[in-house]
Amino acid sequence: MTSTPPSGVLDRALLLLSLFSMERKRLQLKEFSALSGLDKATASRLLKVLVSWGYLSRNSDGSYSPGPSNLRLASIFRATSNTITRIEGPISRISERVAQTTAFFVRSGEERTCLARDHAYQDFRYFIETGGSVSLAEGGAAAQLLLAFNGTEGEIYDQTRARGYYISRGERNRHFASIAVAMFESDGEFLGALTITGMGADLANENLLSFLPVIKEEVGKAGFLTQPAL
Amino acid sequence: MTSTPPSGVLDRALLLLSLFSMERKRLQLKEFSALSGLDKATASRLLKVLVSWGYLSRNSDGSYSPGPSNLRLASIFRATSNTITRIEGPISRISERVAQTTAFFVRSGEERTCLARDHAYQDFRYFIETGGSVSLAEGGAAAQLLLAFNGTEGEIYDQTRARGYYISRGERNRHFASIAVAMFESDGEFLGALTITGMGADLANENLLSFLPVIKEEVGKAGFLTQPAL
DNA sequence: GATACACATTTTATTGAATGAAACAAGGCT
DNA sequence: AGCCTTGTTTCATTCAATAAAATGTGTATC
Repeated sequence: MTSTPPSGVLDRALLLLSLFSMERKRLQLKEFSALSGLDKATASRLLKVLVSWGYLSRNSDGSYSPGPSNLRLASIFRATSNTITRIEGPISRISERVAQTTAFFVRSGEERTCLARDHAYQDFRYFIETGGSVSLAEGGAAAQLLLAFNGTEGEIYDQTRARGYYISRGERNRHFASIAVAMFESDGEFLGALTITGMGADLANENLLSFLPVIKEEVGKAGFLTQPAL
Repeated sequence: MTSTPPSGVLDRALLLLSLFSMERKRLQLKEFSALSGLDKATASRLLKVLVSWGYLSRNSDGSYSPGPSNLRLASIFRATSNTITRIEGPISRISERVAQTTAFFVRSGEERTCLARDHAYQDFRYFIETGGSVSLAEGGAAAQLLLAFNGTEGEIYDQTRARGYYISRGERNRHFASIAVAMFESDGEFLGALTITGMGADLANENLLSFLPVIKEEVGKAGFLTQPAL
C-alpha cells in the first residue's frame, strides 16, 4: 500500500482499522506502519487509543486484532438496519427459486461488505459470510456495481448505471459467474448490490439474465426497487 | 455527559461512537454535540469522516447510526477471539446444570460487552444479547468484577479481587440476583466475567455460591481458570 | 552468558492540522 | 412570508500531532 498516508488523525486511525481482513486477522506495529505508510511512532500512538476504547485488542504476542467494541456497534447496526431484516426474506426466496447462492452487499469505505446471504447453498468453493468484506479494487460483480452506483467516472460504469446490473465471469474466481443487481429503497436511494453466484459452467449469460425478473419480483415484495424511482 | 471532552481527535471521534447504545440507536448532530460536549462544527467534521469510512451511516432524516464497517470488524473479531468459541461450551453446560441464565462479559472501553450467553433461558425480564453492552458505571455484578480486575482502586474492589467473584442483588434490576466470577486464561491473563443471573426470590446467596464449583469445573474443561495462575 | 538484532515505545523541537466563534445555508413550522 | 431549529463552512489562532532519533525490551545467535 505504502502510497499516500491520509492526513488527519481520524482518517489515519481508520486506515489502520481497514488493514484487517479475513486473511489478515492479526497485525503488529511494524506491519501497520509498512502497510499504511505511517511512521511507527504515529501508528503506535493511534493503536494505543484504539485499544483503550476496545476497538482493538492487544494479543499476548504484542500483535493487534479487532476488539469487542466492534461487536457492540455491529449489534446496534444490525438493530437499526431494517435493510438487513427486510432483505433476508427475498434473498432466501430468490436462492430457492434460482437454486444458486444469493447475497447482498453494501459499500463500506473502500470495501464491499456482505450484509446477508442465503443459508441454502453453502458451497465451500465460494465462501461468503455475513460481515465478510473485500476491497472494491479486487473487482467482482458486486464491487463493479457498487462502484458504478457510487458515482465512479468511466464508460464501463456509465454502462452499468444505465443497465442496473453487471455480469462478471471469472473475475475474482475463474470458475464462477455472477450477476449483481442494483437495489434501491422505495424512495430511490441506492442501497447496495444483490448478487447471484454459481459455477460458470452452469450459468451462461442468458441464465444469469433470466434471474433478473425473479429478483425484481421478490425484492419488490419487500418494497425494494431495482432501479431508481422515476 | 457534558463533562470534559477529551483532547485528541481520535479520542473525540471514539467518544462520539460510544454515545450509541441499544436505547440510543440514532443520534443527530445536536445530540452528539450536547452529549459529548464537543462543538457542533467539530462533531460535524468528525462524523463526516466516520461516515466516509462506513463506521456511521447517515439516515434519510439526517441522523446518524452505526454503519456496516462495524459488521466487518465484528466478524474478524469473532474469528480471532478463540475466547468466544471456547467459552460457548462451558456456558451452555453451566446454564444447563444450574438452570439459570449464564453469560460472559468483557470490558470494552468504559462499557461491559456480552460476548456470549446461553440460549436456554431467554427470560424476557432479563434480556441480554450478544454484543449488547452497558456502561460500567451502571453497576451490576459483571461491571463490579470487571472494574475490580482492571485495577480500580478502593476497598470494595480489593475485596472482590481477593475473592474472585462478586454477588449483586437488585443492583441494576431489583428483581434479579447475580454472581460474577473472574475468568483467566491458562497463563493467568484476566479475560472477563462469567455471570449467572436469576430471580432474586429463587437465589439466596448460598445458592449463588453453590454455583462456584460448577463454574470452576466447566470452564476448567475448556482450559480457563477462575483465579490468576499461582 | 554476552552480543547483536528486531521490534516497540518515549522523547523533543517543529510544524501544520484541529479548533470554535460567527457567519451562512437549508428546512420546518406557525 | 418570517421565525426558529439544525447543520455546514469560513478563517484566524493555537495547541496537539508529528517524525527522527534515542531509549527500552525482549528474543535469537554464537
